[in-house]
Amino acid sequence: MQESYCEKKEAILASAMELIAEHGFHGTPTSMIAEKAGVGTGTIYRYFESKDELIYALHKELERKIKKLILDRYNPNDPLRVRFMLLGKVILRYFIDNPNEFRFLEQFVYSPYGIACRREKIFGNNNQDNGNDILKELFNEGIAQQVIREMPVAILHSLFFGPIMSVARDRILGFIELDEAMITRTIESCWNAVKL
Amino acid sequence: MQESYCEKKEAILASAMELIAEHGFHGTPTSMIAEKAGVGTGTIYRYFESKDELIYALHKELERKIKKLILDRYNPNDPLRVRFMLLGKVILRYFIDNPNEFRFLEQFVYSPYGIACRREKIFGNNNQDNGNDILKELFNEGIAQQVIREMPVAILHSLFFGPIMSVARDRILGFIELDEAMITRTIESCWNAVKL
Amino acid sequence: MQESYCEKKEAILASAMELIAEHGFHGTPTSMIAEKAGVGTGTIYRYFESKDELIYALHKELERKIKKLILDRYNPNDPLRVRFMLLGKVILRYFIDNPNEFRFLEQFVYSPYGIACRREKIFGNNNQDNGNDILKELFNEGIAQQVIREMPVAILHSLFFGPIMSVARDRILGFIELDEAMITRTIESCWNAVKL
Amino acid sequence: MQESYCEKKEAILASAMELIAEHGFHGTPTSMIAEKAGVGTGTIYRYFESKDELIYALHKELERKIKKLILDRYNPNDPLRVRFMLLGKVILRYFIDNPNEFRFLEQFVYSPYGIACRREKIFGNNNQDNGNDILKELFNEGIAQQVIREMPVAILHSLFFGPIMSVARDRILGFIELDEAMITRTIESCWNAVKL
DNA sequence: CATGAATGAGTTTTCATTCAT
DNA sequence: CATGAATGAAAACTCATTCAT
Repeated sequence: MQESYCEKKEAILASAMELIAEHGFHGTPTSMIAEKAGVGTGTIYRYFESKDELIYALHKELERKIKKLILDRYNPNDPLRVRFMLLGKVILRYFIDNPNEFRFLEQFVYSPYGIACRREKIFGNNNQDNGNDILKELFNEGIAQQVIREMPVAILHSLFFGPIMSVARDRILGFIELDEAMITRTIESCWNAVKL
Repeated sequence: MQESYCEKKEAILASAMELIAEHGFHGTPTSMIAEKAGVGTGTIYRYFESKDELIYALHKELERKIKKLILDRYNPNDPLRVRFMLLGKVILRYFIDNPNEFRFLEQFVYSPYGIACRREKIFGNNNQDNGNDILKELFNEGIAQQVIREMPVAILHSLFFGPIMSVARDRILGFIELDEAMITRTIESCWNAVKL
Repeated sequence: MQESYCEKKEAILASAMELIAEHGFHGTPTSMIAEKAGVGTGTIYRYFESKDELIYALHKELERKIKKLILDRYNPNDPLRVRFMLLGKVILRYFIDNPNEFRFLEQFVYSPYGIACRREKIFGNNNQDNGNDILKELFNEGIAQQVIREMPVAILHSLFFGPIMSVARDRILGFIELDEAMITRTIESCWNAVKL
Repeated sequence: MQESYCEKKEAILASAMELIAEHGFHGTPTSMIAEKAGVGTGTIYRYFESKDELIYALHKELERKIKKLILDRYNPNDPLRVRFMLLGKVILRYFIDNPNEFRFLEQFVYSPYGIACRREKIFGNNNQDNGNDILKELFNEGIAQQVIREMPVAILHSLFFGPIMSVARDRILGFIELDEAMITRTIESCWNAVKL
């Protein structure tokens, strides 16, 4: 692994994540990030070309984590429904337990950053994106097995994950309570949306 | 002449909507809004106390429109499923046909503006918010009729509208195609998520 | 009197005086003056070339009033000391009774406006300035009678009126009390500064 | 290096003093101060929270200097009259030699800044203000010795310093000449105003 | 490598002044 | 004459980025 672990870089990423989650991109000057990270302002620019690059790095890192989460829990031997239920629960749980990462992701996705990023991922020559590939396969497998409705994968994705994001949001902002049973029922509903 | 229709104010609102949809709140200086609207920069401040107030006004206007849309289509004599299907389709169609408004709304909702606004609406003494009340009643009616799963209204809301927003987004950004049949199938899926 | 009395002009002058006394030159937009005067903003420019001209007019008006005050009370048959005492008391009393005019005058005198104005008056071809002439005569008469110290009139002026302005200020801002007896004693002191 | 002497901060203060003396607070944009100081506009805000804070700092600095001046010359063993004469002369001389500081002070004192400042000093819990305390003591001592008229200290202050400021002003604006002998005679007159 | 003082382009906002009605 | 909507130049202030140390 040539990306030698660097304490300062990690500190910058962690500070940025926390601060942006709370104050937003434009409410978080680089000086604030540097201060919280305990480094000089200039130091940020040794590790990232620009503030934008830092934000993209943050997103990439987060995406990597979530993909890992998916891959870790993905057991191809489980029945499809079980795999979906597990996936949904794991992701919802992850966001509830990591509200800063959720708040960051949300802000990223719906900002010009996220649009550009998403566009790149879909229309760019997406060489390897094995996290999404898993999801894609999962949906396709479900369609082939006639367990999931035959619809474009992107729509199935929205049907299954749209509510999860929305519920996570309400939970994190304190608008709803959410015990284990209710999480299960919620993911069940998501499944009902895509199943045949 | 009630509400003294004001050409310049309308032009400012329209320009702001369009530009913010594309460039985001912070990528849209007031000078840019003024220029596109064909007015002087100072003119904005004759109609809005500040840039923030302009943004809130934009949101309020949009909310009003959407509520009207809901109320117009809401026929209490239709069966529940029909009402939901209609509602989902109307909203999805509206966003597809008004992509700037959708892009604006999305950015608003996930920004500090939107969070404050939502919090106010939920925890504030929400005097009369008859657009949401309709939705709330709709869900409660469904639960009472044992047609909809017995879950907190906020979660049902997420289950039904989460995917709609997500699909609208993909459509507007050009990531998916969406003909009338697919819209119907998508809303059906949303219904499946909440139905018993 | 060709300067035909004009209600609106008077209203503008009165409003400006009051507002500037309280908020200062730069804390008083023309729109505020117009509103208080009950006229349109544009109307100000029918009577005054610019905001600066309005301010100069205000000062001129005030100076005229004070000169009148002096001339009214000036009885050449009184002994010099009596004339001075009366003058001092009348002026101090005027400022105490008209705090807005005092606050305006003070701000004017010590601002770039006042400097320019004063310079003009001293070095310009001061055709007729009979208010100051009276004062000048008064001091010269005192010197001639060997009742007043032989010093440049400007210095005598400072010695006599400097304390009066300073005391008026403290009184108006509420820093000191000032009954009739104390006023008399104060003016006596001013006299002591200039008398032989 | 105590107080870490900072070249740029000094340059900003000096430029601000000079420019405000000439053009007034509102005639001196921060950009002008920065340019004259040979720094970027942003640099001002590294050293001062706001333009207002810069102005307060300027005043504080000046007050400190003047207090030092007073304390340096104050010899409690001199007869009272001598002490007063010396004080008056020193202060008048200082203003004549530092016209920018005088012009600044004058504008400050008669502006909302100065009023607030003065009010604070009089009514606030003035912990230690040993410059003014010296003056206060001086007047009280004079009263006790029956050398100075028994009047409120604030009024005595006006009687003694009012003319000094007024004369300094006339001198600085070039309205009068003022040689050493005339300075002495002027301060004598100030003394005559307060002496018994 | 790391720093943080310095920068100045860019942002929001104000307000004296104009001019079509 | 009177108006007040419209203007845009100018102001205070911020902050991503650089670079000398």
